[in-house]
Amino acid sequence: MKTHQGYVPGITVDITVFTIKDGALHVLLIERASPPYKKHLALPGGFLFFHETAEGAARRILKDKAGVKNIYLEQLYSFDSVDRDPRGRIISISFFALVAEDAVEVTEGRTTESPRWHRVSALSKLAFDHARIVAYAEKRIASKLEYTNAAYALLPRFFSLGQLHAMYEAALSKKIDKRNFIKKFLSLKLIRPTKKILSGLRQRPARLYEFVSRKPTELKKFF
Amino acid sequence: MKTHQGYVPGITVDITVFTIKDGALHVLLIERASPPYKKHLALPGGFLFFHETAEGAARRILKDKAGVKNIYLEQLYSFDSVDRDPRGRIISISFFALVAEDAVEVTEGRTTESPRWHRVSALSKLAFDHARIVAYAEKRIASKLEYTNAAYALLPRFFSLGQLHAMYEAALSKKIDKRNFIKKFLSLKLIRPTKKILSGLRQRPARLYEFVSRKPTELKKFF
DNA sequence: CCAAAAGTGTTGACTGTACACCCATGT
DNA sequence: ACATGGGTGTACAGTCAACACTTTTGG
Repeated sequence: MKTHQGYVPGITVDITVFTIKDGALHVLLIERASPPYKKHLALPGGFLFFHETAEGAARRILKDKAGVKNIYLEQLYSFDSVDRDPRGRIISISFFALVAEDAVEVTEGRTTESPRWHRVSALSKLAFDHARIVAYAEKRIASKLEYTNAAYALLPRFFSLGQLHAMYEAALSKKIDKRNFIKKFLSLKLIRPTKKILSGLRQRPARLYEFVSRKPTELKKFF
Repeated sequence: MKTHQGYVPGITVDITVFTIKDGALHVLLIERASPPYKKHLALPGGFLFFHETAEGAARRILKDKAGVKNIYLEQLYSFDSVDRDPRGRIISISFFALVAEDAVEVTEGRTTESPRWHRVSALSKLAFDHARIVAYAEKRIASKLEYTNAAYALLPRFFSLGQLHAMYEAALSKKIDKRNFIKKFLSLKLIRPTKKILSGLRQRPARLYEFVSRKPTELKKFF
């Protein structure tokens, strides 16, 4: 096989990164500094190098733009409408990612193109077909939380059952009965109690739990 | 946007077409006439034109190579290992398809490259990373049959409950209790009885059913 | 003592699963 | 008459859903 340099033409990678912040689902967006769609909000993304996979490119882009660590990342869908990019025929291999809020270095400085969190329920117009991509990713988050242990990526290493519960309510945008939820979740054996106790708040201290495994794992059935 | 002619470089489309035949899951494969992987079995596929979407290319290829009609088709995954194709950096946008056996014109003539059905449980080595693609598609068939009405694509327009049951057992490769299966399936209201009766066999005649809708539909829960 | 979240069980409804026999027809 | 798949019901077990009060701490 021949060796190449530079970028693969005609293919980009775009990543929809979700987190839970202030009790609501947020997505990471940049503001485009150059045309097309200058000043529009867009998903972080870019072209891929000849020597890297699409997932590799996604991880590189997230690391460079946002210093992300401990991310849950998987391929989402390839968007390929003929006219989705005014520059020509460009196909986007999109990715779906979950992170804890504090795993992203959101530089609040005025660097344009620096990523920031945006509430999914109140997005302005996005560049390209990125609104469609985000909508597609939103559909996936529920199934990931319901059929896998992906929740570990949205939470700190140690967390209380209350945090876990609040996170599910925010991500699925619905009320969930706390007793039933905790009963069900504990029966799955995905998490275990630790000896840590979170105190210092003006309330009863909470026992902290951790995920038994912080690797992607599929379940038969969840809840 | 500029107009282009010819093929998009660096991207192919490959389709995993499944059917149920002789009580077992089969996949449609061609024998490659030219290198690389000459004489190996491979998924039907090809490059896409500048003016068509990947799904459009998939439908065109299936129509040209196998005269397929009434197909259930959806994007599966994009395979992008750096070394998956000896000709260079070529990414495959793969598709997943379900058809009734008789919806494909399998020309039994000796034309090489003409598609034929192969039992999934006994595949020989495939070209490229097509074995991985087929394995990935196999994982999807169960969820499609369990969470959507995709079964319509694997059956003739009118079918007996016995055929439906046998088809599910073949596709999921497991025994399913017939009474429970039928009870559950009927409760979903996806199918309705017709006035047609299948007789002429040396057995009790069967009432024929049809799908209420033959468009892809998602269900909350299936079975 | 007050505010705030932690923590904890029971009951009734529903759903899934296991299981076996008679029926209608063609040969 | 027999071989073949068609067609049907019940009982038990397990899971889901609804529901509210007491506890522990910090201020």
